[in-house]
Amino acid sequence: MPSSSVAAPLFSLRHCLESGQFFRWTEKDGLYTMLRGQRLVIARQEGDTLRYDGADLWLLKEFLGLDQDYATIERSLRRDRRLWEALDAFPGLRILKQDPWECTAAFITSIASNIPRITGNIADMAREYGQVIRLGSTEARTFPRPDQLDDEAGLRRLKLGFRASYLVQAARLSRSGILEDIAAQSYEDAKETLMVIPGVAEKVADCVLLFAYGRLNAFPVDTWIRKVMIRMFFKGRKVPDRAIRAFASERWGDLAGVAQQYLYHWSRRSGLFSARGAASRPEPASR
DNA sequence: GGCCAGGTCCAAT
DNA sequence: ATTGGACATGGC
Repeated sequence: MPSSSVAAPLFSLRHCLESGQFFRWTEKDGLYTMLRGQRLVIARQEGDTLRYDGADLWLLKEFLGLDQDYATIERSLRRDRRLWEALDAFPGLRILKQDPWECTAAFITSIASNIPRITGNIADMAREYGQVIRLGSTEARTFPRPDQLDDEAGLRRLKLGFRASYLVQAARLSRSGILEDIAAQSYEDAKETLMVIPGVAEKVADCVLLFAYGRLNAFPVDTWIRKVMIRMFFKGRKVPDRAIRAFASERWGDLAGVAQQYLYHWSRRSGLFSARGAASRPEPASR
């Protein structure tokens, strides 16, 4: 049982992890094991308190968004009635703050893929190139640092497909320091910087800015968000992604990315799209 | 078995 | 400035 604890009001570890923003976790009997950067963290949520081990309090709070004022954030989003259903479906959903390099690599890996496969691809890379890390009796491997991921042939053997060359080029640019400039840049400049990386265009850049750099205004438009936004706000008419981003920015401003995460998770879970949607199937027992 | 997946890139309009 | 196809692989 984890030994430290912290108050976590308006927070749901489960919703945060199940909403497809982070791929380095497992769950067993309510105990979550997470790999963030070079750290292995375990946690269990009991109501409004979180019991944890493997990180200091400051790091844990930053990682899980516990240092953000989500009471205010959610009150602000709640002014939009069109968001109520999604907001009510997943109370305590927050944006995590991931390691920038890992997050960049993860969302390059995510291109034209799906969450089970992405999770497996990343686990494979960690097993093949990462370092062993232990916490108590738990052992895992960290995600490879950029210098450990310079192996396109190896990545193709791990079935990363066309993403392999993107990953090695991203690793090279990361080693040259490209990710270190971003924190100090404006959203627009940061996005432009990220898009220098092959395999990083608008969508992946917005994911990295939202999930690693705390830019809560970033609004990644993937196939799910495209569908739900077109249905909810564009009368079902096809529109360019650019128009969707502009609409989101106009409507939700600095919190567009948080709205995005609710809509993403809700649209996938509600079974809004396709009879094969998640809601029409029994919930998987675990992952 | 075919369609689609948390897209991106490049070439041809 | 927009649009179509290629890219690897596998989940469903």
